[in-house]
Amino acid sequence: MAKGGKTLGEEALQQVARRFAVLGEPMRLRILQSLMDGELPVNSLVEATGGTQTNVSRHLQTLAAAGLVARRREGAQVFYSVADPSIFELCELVCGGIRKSLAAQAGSLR
Amino acid sequence: MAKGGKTLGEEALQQVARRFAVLGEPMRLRILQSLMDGELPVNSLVEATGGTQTNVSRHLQTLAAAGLVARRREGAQVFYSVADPSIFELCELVCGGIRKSLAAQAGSLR
DNA sequence: CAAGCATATGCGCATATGATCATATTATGA
DNA sequence: TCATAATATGATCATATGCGCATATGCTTG
Repeated sequence: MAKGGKTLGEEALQQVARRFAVLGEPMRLRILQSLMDGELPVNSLVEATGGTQTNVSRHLQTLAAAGLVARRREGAQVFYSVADPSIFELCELVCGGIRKSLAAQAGSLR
Repeated sequence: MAKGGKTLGEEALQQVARRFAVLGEPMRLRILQSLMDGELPVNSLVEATGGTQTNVSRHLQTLAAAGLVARRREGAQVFYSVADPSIFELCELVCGGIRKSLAAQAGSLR
């Protein structure tokens, strides 16, 4: 290992930032959320998210390029699924953090 | 609670996305990393990250607005510290996910 | 109050990113 | 092969974002 596990090298840091950035998009989160219960074809994702076909498709490319979702072709359809379950743990953690932030804010406003 | 804990409402989703987006910046991650061992004044962060004073200050505003860092004034200096320790758990998780993605990639390239 | 250090902010620039339209690609079936 | 459905992609536009310069603000000390 290059580092003991504490400090990130510049390269790793870029990758971590990239992954956070990919997750930092409402539409992409909506897509991932829709995929929580299992794989879905693009048209279902379009319907589930309320986005346009073009846009959903683009975001799926972004997610796939980042290794967050996997593609599976079945006939004319393409099914996408979450490739990295840690995504949901991340969301849980973030939610918890947000709750704490709000609480702290509320406290300081008192 | 509005939701059982599974699906996020639109509002919560925006907040989660926002938090991820704030973390999705290399310089901001560098700043947070520099703050891992405790609070630091801006000039130390400038030195530690290699950024300009202007830029570091700006990113600190962003981080503070998102509730990720806390401000403490001491004389002419302003000390910043990590306000939400879950940040580091997030980074750990992301690192793990990236390792897995890379491994999966390597496997599919074989 | 003046001078000086530490930090923040208005402004402008360059680039990145998300959204949409039209069109291309890929696969199925008559 | 032609028509059609499902998905992807090139081109374009509008906006967001990061960056740096200059300057403003806040605080301390003489």
